[in-house]
Amino acid sequence: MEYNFREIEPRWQAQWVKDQTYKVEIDHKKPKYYVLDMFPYPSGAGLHVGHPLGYIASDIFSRYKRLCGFNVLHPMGYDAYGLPAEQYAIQTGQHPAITTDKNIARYREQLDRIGFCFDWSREVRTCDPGYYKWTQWAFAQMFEAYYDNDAQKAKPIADLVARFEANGSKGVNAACSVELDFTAEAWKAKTEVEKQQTLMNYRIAYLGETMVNWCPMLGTVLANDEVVNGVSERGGYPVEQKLMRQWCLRVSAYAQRLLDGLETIDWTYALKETQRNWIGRSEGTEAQFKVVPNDNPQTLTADGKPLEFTIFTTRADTMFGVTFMVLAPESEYVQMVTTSDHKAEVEAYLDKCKHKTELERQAGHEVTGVFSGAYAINPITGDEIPIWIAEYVLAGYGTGAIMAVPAHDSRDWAFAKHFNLPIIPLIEGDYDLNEGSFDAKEGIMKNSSNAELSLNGLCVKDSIQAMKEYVTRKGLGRVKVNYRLRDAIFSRQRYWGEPFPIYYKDGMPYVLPEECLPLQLPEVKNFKPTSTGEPPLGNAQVWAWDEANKKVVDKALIDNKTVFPLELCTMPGFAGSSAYYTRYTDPHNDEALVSHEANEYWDNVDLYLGGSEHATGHLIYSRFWNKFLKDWGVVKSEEPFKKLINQGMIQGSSRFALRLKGTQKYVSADIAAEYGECDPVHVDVNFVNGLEMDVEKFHQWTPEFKDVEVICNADGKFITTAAVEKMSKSKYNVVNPDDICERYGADTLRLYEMFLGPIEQSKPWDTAGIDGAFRFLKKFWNLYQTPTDAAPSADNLKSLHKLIKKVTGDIEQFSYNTAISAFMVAVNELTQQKCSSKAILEQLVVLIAPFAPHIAEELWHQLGNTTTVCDAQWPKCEEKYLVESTIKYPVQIGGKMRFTIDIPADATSDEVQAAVLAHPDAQKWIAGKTVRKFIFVPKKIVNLVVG
RNA sequence: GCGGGUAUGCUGAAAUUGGUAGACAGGCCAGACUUAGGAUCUGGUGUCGCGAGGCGUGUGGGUUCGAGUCCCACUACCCGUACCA
Repeated sequence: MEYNFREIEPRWQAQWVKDQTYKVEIDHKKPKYYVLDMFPYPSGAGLHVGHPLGYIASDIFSRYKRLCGFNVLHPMGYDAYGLPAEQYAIQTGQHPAITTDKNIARYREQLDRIGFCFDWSREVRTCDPGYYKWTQWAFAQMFEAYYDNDAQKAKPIADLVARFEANGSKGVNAACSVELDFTAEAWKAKTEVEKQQTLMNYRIAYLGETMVNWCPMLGTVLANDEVVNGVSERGGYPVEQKLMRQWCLRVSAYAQRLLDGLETIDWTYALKETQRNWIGRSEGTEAQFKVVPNDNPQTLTADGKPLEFTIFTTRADTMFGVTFMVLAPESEYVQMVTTSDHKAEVEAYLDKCKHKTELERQAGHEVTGVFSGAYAINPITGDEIPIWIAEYVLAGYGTGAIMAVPAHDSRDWAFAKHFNLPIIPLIEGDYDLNEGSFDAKEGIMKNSSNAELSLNGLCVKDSIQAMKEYVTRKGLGRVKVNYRLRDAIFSRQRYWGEPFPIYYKDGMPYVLPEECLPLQLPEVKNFKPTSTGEPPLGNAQVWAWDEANKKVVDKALIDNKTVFPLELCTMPGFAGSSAYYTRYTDPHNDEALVSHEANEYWDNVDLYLGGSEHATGHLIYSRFWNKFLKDWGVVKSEEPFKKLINQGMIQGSSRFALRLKGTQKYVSADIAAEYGECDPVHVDVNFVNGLEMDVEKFHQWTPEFKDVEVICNADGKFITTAAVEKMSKSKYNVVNPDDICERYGADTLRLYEMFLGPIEQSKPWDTAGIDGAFRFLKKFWNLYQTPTDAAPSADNLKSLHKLIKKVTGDIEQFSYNTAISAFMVAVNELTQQKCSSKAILEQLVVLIAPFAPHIAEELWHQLGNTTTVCDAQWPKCEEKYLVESTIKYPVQIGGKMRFTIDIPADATSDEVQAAVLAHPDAQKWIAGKTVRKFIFVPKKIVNLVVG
């Protein structure tokens, strides 16, 4: 019988569906194991061969774990909200839900052909109201929460209200936007709106007036991780800074926990390092600088004292070298210190900064700034130093103000040079301040003393410590930890996303009652912003909240007494993907995001597979979201993903036909030099075999190429050139998994993708190599054609158990490429041995089942089994079959391998030495020399040192 | 700048973690069977040399009986990040 994958694969796929082979339920008799793939955004282009790489890898591990007796959860779903469907809707009027459904259907069809063991009964879609009910719910919980820094935990906002009622802000150590100080009486005296405004300062989901990345072309704000190189990640449009009132999530409250959690999870060093940098913890000092009163009345406070502002520095040791101060253009202090005679100049500068796009800001790095006319007093030296305003100081980090130490900070140095400000060296050493600053955090201090403190002679590290103590003691400042991590901006001015369950009363947001969720996305006639510049939801007619009747009503009814306007923004892409892993564990629960029972059993993800591009987006947001849910008592684990593997990208291997410059003639690459200069033109890889192009198909490809002249080489072949590029439609290098399944079968596709190399590594796709995997499966199949009950030979057992050992170890390490080559070796050996023993074959088929499930299931049944191979038992390696009676030792003489010799495994060192020296080849190399040393490493090697 | 990663035949890669470099595949070459099909099977294939043998894992040093693997210095490429005080 021939290996007929075209018949076998669909038959078993249908059978698995019929038998619900991959459906899992809580089963307390078995240990759980949760394998998750990052769910895809269903794009219109469908899957190419790169997409399933991670899915195949996780599928193998899932099947392996199941064979080892685990109850394996392996779900799949869709990150279905997203910009492309909405952009398409704007262009064509096609509702994004329709596009999305169509794309999902296509994805599903493609995924189904590859034979994954997904439990589709647990599928989720982020755009499904039954799903986004819980995205909205989680947001509502965050709205009703604040972060208690002392407890390091989110708590109900009601607790905070109680504390305000009792003691005002005294004793409250909560994450907030601005430090507030008020008494219980002051709190009680506040109006409802004022109270709401105050609480907004503490809520984990809050409305904040913040600088955002505004993308005019997309008509929406973007998160930092959605802006790449100063332009939008989607579409590559310009992005500018704009102050807007936006929903934000107080991710920064969790900065320390996000950092600490990294120690407890099994992720790659590189990925953890990326997150550490993104969180950007830095320990430093905050210090107060007094402003010298000038003609700006705000330089004096209400009680007549000089205005002070706070700076943050990690180099407290350099305070003696501060020669000027710098404020960020957005700093509130700019208006408070600027003198009247500098006002015009300052205003002009601020205006210039404001209109710079993110791209211009990043590209330039030119030194710009303006003097405010004001001076501050260095608290350590008492010197008056000028206050400047410059865009190199960022409003969002630290306090938006710095003390400049030009001698030891390259940015301050560049600024000082440009504006001719003094530079005072503070560290001994061999450096030239005319050339640049000395930034290293090392060396011995000088020029650093006042009447009470001298750092001179101390090293940098000790000086920082000494200055911290001094500043704290003198009440000049405090030790402070700063994080680079910012709060996540959570509003998008778009249609295709989760609506916020929020309505506005007296301008303040209120959450819809929990029982009213989900708040369904309304229908709109137009997906563009409204004529008044409102987000697309402004086009919805039925979009107002009737508080009394608890329902969505026509916005014509808004009276701001019982009917109120609903929020017009929607949530960003990461909203729906932040807790999907936990929803899979209880996907149909209408009462809760996840039941305690389901969370207790399935817990968090044991193995997570996905691309490294999510390092600073999804993987931070989900960790944050999960920590919040843990504080809220919804889930039990602090971290969502225990182990994470980043699969590499499959790159495209593009092909180019060479076109003679300025003509429509195409010439084979090997003879192109004879014809003159050529331009490479992308041609579709699907009609190029290796480098040889099918000329006929080229002509048929598009009308453009129908009648062009093609010059072949002497053999009548047309040779193309090749290059590795990203796999994309525009480069005509996309290879579709359906085509591979059609030609070779899903098992071959799976095997080949894994055989290509280590999963984490990126590599170009080359269809040419797939024949090897296909041939292997045919050889594998042939082994099973005449199974017998014959007892296995020692060689059979050795080949099998060697394989069991290798494959088991390799799967545990996700080294699938080496596991597959071990299969190839074993099958070659067993074929050579003419092995037909069922005892061997039955175990062999279980071993390959995770990799090639269809052929395994077929052969498993052909061997007479009636239940699925998925529930077989993973074979155990018996060492007794592997023991060798003799070992082939390589013999090195003078450090070089000269020959091998067979020696009994139990030979003693002396016996080995005698045997080696007696060997004729040894004599050849030793002749005329003396053996100075004899090295024998049992089971490894023999080495003779001669001289 | 900073952080991370990679570098081995014509190609994808392997090397039990300090022990025969190139397993396993693809490609190519030769042959067999087929009366030319992108089928199957066998053998060969790092490089120089007729040969014995020499050389060979990005470069240069070092440690070791022995280095792709460890240490030091450097180069190239890829990814992330970007005035974070």
